[in-house]
Amino acid sequence: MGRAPCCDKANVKRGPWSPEEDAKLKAYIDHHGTGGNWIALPQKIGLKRCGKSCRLRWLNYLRPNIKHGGFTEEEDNIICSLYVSIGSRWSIIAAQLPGRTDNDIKNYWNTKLKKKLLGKQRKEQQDQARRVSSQLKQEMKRESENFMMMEPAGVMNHSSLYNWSAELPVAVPVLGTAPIQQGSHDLIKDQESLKNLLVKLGGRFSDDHIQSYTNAASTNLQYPCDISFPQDQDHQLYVNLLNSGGEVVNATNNSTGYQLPNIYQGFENFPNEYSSELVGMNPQELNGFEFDGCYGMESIEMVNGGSTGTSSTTESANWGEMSSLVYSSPLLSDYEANQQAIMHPHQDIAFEEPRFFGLQ
DNA sequence: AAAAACACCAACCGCCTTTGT
DNA sequence: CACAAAGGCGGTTGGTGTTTT
Repeated sequence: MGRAPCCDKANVKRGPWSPEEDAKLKAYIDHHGTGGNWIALPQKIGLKRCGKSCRLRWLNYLRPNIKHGGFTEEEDNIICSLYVSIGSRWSIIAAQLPGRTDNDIKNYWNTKLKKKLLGKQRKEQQDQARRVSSQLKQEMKRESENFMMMEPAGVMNHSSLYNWSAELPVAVPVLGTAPIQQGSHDLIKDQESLKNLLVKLGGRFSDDHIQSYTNAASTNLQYPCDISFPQDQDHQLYVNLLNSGGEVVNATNNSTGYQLPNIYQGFENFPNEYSSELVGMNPQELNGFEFDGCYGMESIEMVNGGSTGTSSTTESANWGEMSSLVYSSPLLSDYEANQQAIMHPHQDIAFEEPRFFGLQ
């Protein structure tokens, strides 16, 4: 059985608002305010509209100081940065952009910004692939030269490396078992820059908000911008996240009692195809968040405790439409794993089967 | 010139949360 | 505490204008 409708659908007008209706609504609210009851409002002023529809019309169009269109570069950046950190919480994002409505921002993101970023991202990925390919060739050439001077015993190992595309196991190294190498510091540095941006936008990241940090995590935080990071531990938390393969999501850190707040969930959900564009991160720095499409909603539910069924779960699942979801180990791609094997042939790289949450 | 495809955005829908009783 | 009503939010739809074929 469904929920009772908020109004009599048969007797309300739907579709675009006429200038007369706009004028009526605006005049009334200008004089009397909304009266705290949107449902009753249309009857008071003789509008055959649903109360919710009136509210939406007012908030998205008639309200004073509303801006439409013409998003600036700075606004683009703010939207992107916040999207990275908190996902599609349009109302929160809109709160950071005076005069913009959540609906406007949502539409702008879905119709323009997303495509704009996708386009740039693809171009950068192509560029990067070209660069890596060229590096690889050089490296192979060097290895080949070394090989010519090596003892016969070395032949097998090295030849298998040369044929990495065919012979290396199709498994992925897990950063958690290998030392965090190049990129990790930069990653953390970029987290710093994101924090700075959020501070600029009104978030708090000072040392004296440890309590709010804990509270936020334990009360299903609604406004992640307010999350604070105890400065001496935020980097460690970040490293923990990298090391844990995402399993620290909502998991209590035994030594501190902290929980990872939702702001990190933003990163786990992070659509990686935008990574290079957002908050100045480049793709390599975000490799730790790469993810295979097979980790879907189930894994999220598992990570979240498996019983939430909350909007965040739904939302995260929808992100999957655009990109891979980031809920498992920070994995290197096969290609990158092979790259590491080639670059560091004498270093142990831990290969491990991908971890599936809730799928096995 | 016409049809098809695409882009945009206002408005709707349904779900979850908050508030009042 | 339980329930209902209203508010709020995010995803989606559908109409309209624009561009491409």
